[in-house]
Amino acid sequence: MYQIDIMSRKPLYEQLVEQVERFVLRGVLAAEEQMPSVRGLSEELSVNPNTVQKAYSELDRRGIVYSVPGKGCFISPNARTFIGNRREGELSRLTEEIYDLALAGITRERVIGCVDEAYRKKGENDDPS
Amino acid sequence: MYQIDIMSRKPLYEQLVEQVERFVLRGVLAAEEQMPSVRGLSEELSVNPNTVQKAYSELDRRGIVYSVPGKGCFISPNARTFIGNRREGELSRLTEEIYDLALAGITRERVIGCVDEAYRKKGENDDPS
Amino acid sequence: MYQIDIMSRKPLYEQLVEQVERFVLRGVLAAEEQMPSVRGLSEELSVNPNTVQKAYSELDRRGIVYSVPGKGCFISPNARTFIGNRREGELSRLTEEIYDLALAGITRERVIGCVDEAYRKKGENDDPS
Amino acid sequence: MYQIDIMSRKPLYEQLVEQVERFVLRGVLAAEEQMPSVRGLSEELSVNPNTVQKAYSELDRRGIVYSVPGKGCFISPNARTFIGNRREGELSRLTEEIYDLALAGITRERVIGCVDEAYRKKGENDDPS
DNA sequence: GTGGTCTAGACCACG
DNA sequence: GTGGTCTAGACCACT
Repeated sequence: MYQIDIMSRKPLYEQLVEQVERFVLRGVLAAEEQMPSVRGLSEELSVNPNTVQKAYSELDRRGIVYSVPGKGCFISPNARTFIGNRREGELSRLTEEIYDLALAGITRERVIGCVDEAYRKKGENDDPS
Repeated sequence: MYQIDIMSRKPLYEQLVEQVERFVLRGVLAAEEQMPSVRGLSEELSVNPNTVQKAYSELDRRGIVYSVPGKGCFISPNARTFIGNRREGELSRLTEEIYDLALAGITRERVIGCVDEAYRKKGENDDPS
Repeated sequence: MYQIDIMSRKPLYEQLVEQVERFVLRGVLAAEEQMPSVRGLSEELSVNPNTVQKAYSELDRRGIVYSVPGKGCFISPNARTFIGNRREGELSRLTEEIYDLALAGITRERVIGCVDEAYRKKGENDDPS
Repeated sequence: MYQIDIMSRKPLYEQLVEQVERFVLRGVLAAEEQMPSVRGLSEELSVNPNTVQKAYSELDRRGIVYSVPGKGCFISPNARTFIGNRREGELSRLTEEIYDLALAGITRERVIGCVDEAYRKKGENDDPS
């Protein structure tokens, strides 16, 4: 289920964090669901257990999961909310990015095309939650 | 004119590269214009000459500037083209980003708002080139 | 195994890059094989770590190796392909070079001799890959 | 007649030297012919007079031209011979280059194709000398 | 331990 | 004066 790309420049633990966030947003991971164990996931991904641990710690810090010592790591009930808030703050960054594309000669129509494609894709996978 | 943020996680030389690309796109830097010297810019920014050098090398590699040893570093005639091509490839990445925002509950209207703001900003600074 | 000539006009890091490319072509370095560490190789060659780093960066840029921060530097699965493509583009340069030799009075037979010697040498080291 | 490429990595004076050698080989420059003055050529090429001077010095060192103080710079009677000798020594380097191409998967046929093209081009421009 | 970045300062060839 | 390379040694994030 989880997968990482060791060729990527992005840190492995960061890839894992983003992947978990996506799974939550897409409903693959539900509230209170138990995450795989650090050891188990580290073997599945062939990465160092420390790397998985670091990802879980970061997710904990963001309020997306909570760890119960001796029991495991679980998706927080407010996970979606926290991810949403975090994304909110990225809108200004998005504006800057699009501004750059505009200056590079990319037409407004093409950017809108990207927006439509993204929301179309979302519409397909939509389910009541 | 140039400025960098030493607190940023982003490498200094990378910040410089992006800044030059922006200046070219915005028409601040014209084709064949001479860039500041490696040593000069390094003093202006209070960074090591090697850092500026690294940025210039990368810009050279991307075809945005050309360096003439003993003379200086100049904006390439095709600079805008190369930056444009590079940006083209980023559209699919943009789609993915917007998809994430969509999943995070950001409405299509708000994203379109970002697009409009970006192109409005571009419209203001527009000049025939 | 690796060796460089500090007296050569050619930059040290460039010598290293070419040497690695040769080793890949000759099958000395296989896909997914781990390269020596930056520090290790710098000691072996008695050069500065930065110099080795620069060579590895260039090889990474060319797609011949991929660097995983914290793990090491590995030969890319497509290394041979990338080197091949790069070499393809050099055929026109080769023609110009031979043209010069022709004008300098070198007979066609002697040039063909070089070609034969090169392919003979290759035939000796040939192994299925 | 002369022209240089400031975008090239190759030093300007070296480009000039090679160009003169080629002109001699191709019969454009004949023995005892007078070369353009340093000042004149430097203006024609929009380069520093020092650069032209350096090229002439190198050509002198190689025995391809000889300078007569107060009169000018002339093509040496043995120019072709000296260039030829110099080219002789490059055959082993050529072999190595072709060996690399062979390892990169370039077929012998394609290399021979380059050789044929070079000698065909020479045949066209051939004149008794 | 790894790769990546940065500083400080040197030397070289070129113009 | 310029860009390009190199050394010496430091710090960081990641595994």
